[in-house]
Amino acid sequence: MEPKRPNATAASLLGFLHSGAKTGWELVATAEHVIGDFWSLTRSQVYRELAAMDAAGLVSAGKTGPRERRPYELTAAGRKAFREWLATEPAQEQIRYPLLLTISFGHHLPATVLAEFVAAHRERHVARLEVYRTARAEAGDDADAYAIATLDFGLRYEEAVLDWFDHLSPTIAGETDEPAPVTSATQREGRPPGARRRER
Amino acid sequence: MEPKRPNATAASLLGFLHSGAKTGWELVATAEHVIGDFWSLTRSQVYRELAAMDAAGLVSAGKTGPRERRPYELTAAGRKAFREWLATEPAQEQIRYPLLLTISFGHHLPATVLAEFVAAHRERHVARLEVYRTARAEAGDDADAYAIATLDFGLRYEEAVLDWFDHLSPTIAGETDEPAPVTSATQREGRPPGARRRER
DNA sequence: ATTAGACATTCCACTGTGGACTGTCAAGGA
DNA sequence: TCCTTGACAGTCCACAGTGGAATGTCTAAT
Repeated sequence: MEPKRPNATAASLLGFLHSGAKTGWELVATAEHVIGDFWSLTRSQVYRELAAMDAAGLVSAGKTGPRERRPYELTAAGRKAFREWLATEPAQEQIRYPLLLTISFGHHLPATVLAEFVAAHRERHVARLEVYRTARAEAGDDADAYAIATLDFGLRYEEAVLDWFDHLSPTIAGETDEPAPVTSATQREGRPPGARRRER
Repeated sequence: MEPKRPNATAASLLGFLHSGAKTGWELVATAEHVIGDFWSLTRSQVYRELAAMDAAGLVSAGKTGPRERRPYELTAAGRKAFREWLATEPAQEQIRYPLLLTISFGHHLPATVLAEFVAAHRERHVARLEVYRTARAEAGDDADAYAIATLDFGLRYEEAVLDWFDHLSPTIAGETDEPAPVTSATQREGRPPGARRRER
């Protein structure tokens, strides 16, 4: 039961527990806020890892409070495991971009539909860039250098993506005269809408 | 057994099967080559999805040839399922970047170790950018607009990441006088770490 | 004839995702 | 006061994705 190195997600939880005991719920909130922009994790996962780390002695569960609330605190072994994980070479990043998949197969799709997808995604990136810009402005330059660095990554990424959108060929982005329909009528489930009868 | 919409990975396989029957092995190779830069998939997954789609009637397995080689071909139902999938709004992209996790917890780590990690990752991105640039140059402008678009995404992404690396605070990137402590395996490629001023 | 290496599939353990379900407590309105 | 709403808190499950081990086959070169 001793060894078993934590995975990156579990290790992050150990990291957050350095500032005191936390419940699974709190850890989810913290993680979403602090590393959520580049490291996704879910409730299910957090509770699963906490249970596993409890069994492995890396954390220890306190007694359950109101609403089944159960705080976990770091053990000495947990602290050690965290340091060891942190000192191992981080893996390559992973990107999975469904829109690029759709574009890849774009010749099977009516140009207008593809253009709508592209426009919708572009809008989301516009919004996200805005969020990053204000966050960055609020952070100033005197904030934690580590936090600034990760924020800057998000900023540059969104700028690059937006730049990419703005240089897409008209074949994909659609003809540029029209502002592109933002409220997309494209369904999410079921068959293509009967209304749209264009061929490619 | 009829419905069951394919997931994005399965649907991609259907997409590749439009150009004729292929084995799992060939599909892995094709996928890695064509969409591998923004959509990861593994052997295990491909064989699993093929078996499931065979059971669902979206593909049909041919007879096994030499070396257990088993080709699958698209059925009419598979072609239909592919079109339906393609016409659904693609989901948001997902990014998981372990290096940013390490940076987030950077205050728990000796600065020199962090700087090494950063330098190693930077080198990998330098190499990848180079790969994209030559691929892009070879593709020219007369190639398939859809392929160009996905390639351009990779290109802009790598440029942005590299730019980010080159603007990291010295707290994280290490002191810049010395070309950064490169631990073996990180050299190769056009510019050795000494040339890190501004360029590009 | 042997062997190295590419080809080809299967199986497994673990990790990650997202939704459904259950229940608890606090605050505000009827 | 009671009742509803919504935030809080955790469990469970099916499916998707990752990576490695194991197994075997065929070709080409020694």
